Amino acid sequence: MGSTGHRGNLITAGGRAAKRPTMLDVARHAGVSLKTVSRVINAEDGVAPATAERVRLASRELGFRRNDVARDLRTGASSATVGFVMGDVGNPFYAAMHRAIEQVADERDHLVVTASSEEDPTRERELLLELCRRRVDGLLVVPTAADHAYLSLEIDLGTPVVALDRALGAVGADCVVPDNVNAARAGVAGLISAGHDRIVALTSSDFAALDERVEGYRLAMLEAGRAPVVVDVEQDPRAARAATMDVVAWAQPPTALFSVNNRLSVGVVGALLRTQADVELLAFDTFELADVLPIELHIIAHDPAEMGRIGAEFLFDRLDGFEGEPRKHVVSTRSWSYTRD
Amino acid sequence: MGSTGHRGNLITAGGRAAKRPTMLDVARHAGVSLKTVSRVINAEDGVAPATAERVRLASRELGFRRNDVARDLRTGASSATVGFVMGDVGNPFYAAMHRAIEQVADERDHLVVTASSEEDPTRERELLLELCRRRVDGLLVVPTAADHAYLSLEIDLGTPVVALDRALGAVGADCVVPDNVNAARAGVAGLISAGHDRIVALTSSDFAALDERVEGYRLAMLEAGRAPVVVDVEQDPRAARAATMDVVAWAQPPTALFSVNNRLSVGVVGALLRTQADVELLAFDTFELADVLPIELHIIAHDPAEMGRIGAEFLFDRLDGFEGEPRKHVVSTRSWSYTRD
DNA sequence: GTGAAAGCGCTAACAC
DNA sequence: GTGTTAGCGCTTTCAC
Repeated sequence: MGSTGHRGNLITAGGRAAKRPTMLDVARHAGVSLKTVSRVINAEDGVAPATAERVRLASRELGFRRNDVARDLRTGASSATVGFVMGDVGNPFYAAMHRAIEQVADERDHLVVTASSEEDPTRERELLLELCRRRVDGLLVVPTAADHAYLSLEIDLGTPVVALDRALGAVGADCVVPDNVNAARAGVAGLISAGHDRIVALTSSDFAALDERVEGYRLAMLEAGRAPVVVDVEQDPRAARAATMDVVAWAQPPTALFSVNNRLSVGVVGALLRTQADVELLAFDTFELADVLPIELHIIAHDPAEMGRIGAEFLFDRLDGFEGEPRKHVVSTRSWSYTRD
Repeated sequence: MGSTGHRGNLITAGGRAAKRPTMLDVARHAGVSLKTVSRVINAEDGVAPATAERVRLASRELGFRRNDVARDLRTGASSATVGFVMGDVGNPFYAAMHRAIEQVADERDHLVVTASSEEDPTRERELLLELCRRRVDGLLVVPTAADHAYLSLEIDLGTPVVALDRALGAVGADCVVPDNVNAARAGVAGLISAGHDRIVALTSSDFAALDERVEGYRLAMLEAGRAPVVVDVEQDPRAARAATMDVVAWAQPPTALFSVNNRLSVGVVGALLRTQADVELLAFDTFELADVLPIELHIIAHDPAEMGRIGAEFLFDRLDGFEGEPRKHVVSTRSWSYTRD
């Protein structure tokens, strides 16, 4: 034990570094005071060129890297990070959101630290609070929990919070949300006026956003004097696929399916392509390859990137000192169709 | 200006919080010393129950949240974060990797801070160095730059680095990479022995991983006495789609296409579905809906999640004190086919 | 030009 | 049981 570490690259030492050198180490190495090192590292002037050069050399020799954590503590500067908590980074929908957030954050020289809540309210809460203890400047969250009262405190304490994709109840947070009810309602109404008799909705209940979409479906059906039929499954492509297989095999199969989000849609598409069933699909959210599938496909989409971007902008407005009432932005949904050609 | 802020929830104040309270604030509020507060907050014992209760009350009233940044500085504890720099978080391939990293990090109570290099070596370097200044415990990177010599220093300074998807040149970093050359070679050889005459490769050159896959293609073709034909496009689905449109319209169109990654494959699929061309596709990497498309599809896949998981485990091994020579893990590739029915 | 001392918010090592 | 002092790595203030 001792010198078996990967070969050192430091000029000073042959072995591995015990700890990162501090300004004091550099100062001693250069034979100057701590403060002089600080001046050189931060490019302040008032240091003789020769001294500065000596310091730079020492810094390079020791491999000095300023500790920005300590710096921020002393200056009272922010950590220049924002937290982003959503359901699952692995989901392309959230990944797109993440990307947009990152772009806005990057313009303001902020890094983003992400965490997946796995749709678990307890976990969500812990993550959010941990991010506060780490003193992120602000929080972006795709809320899972029903009760976010604990966030009010953090907001009052100076950590702004922006909710994405869903609002945050009574908490005074900005939010950016799609108009789920109306978008779904209009989409379904469109199917009905195109002559569809039987339209079945596929959802995972207990997710507020999805419930709203189902509500839009219900409204459209009732307005047209039709009976809503809702199939409830796990929020998982495989479950959606199995359910779709079932549904298309009914004695009176639907003429169209309404799938409330992209995870479910992927499963539905799988089933439809396999069974060759003559069923059209109305899908909330897009997914890869939607444009090239050989099925009648109607899409209602709200852009996760747009939500991320606007949400991040809301957040930075607060960080810039904006103190108005909580704002709510409803992102536009677009809808379009792909026909079998 | 003044009291227009969102309604305060603090018991103490009516307006907005100027700054987050410190332990000293709590101490004064409770009429005890700083250290007593520290004991209570950290659940150390040796505090009279009554005193502890007073402190807890004061803490709650002021909305105290321990500043873990300051705490870590004092204790010398790590920041309990790891950095992850890849091409683009919005790309599902990286998102899957991110997810796996997050899971491993979470088991070790670490958060992950992500940043997209946008395949720009300069940006990549800046991000990596910034993460070091912020004192992340370790770095995971999908390398873009050719020269990462600067990372040797960080590694020697105690910040381990693990490269994902590509190795890191002369830098003494662990890495986990797919066996690009052999996997591609075997895939193409399979096509040849299945009777394919003309196989064209579609790639974006100058990405090392992709070049290796093309190299595998070349080898397989040459071994079979066939002339390699490589089409080089921007790494973008649209570009791939346009190129594919072109290729299938050749006087002697290929009988199969080899697409070297998922971004390109998505474009190729778009073109193939539209043109109804009778061309099989060999694709490196999977993509959503691959399993249900009505085309002859052969997949060579290395799992981004597996790479992320193993990479993160490598990283935590180092953080746990492992000091062996840099390790290289070659992830297995699997291959399978989907036929038209 | 340069440096000594104090302090950011917290904890470690002692005292009382 | 509780408080005091020092100090993590840095910047700020002010003296020389």
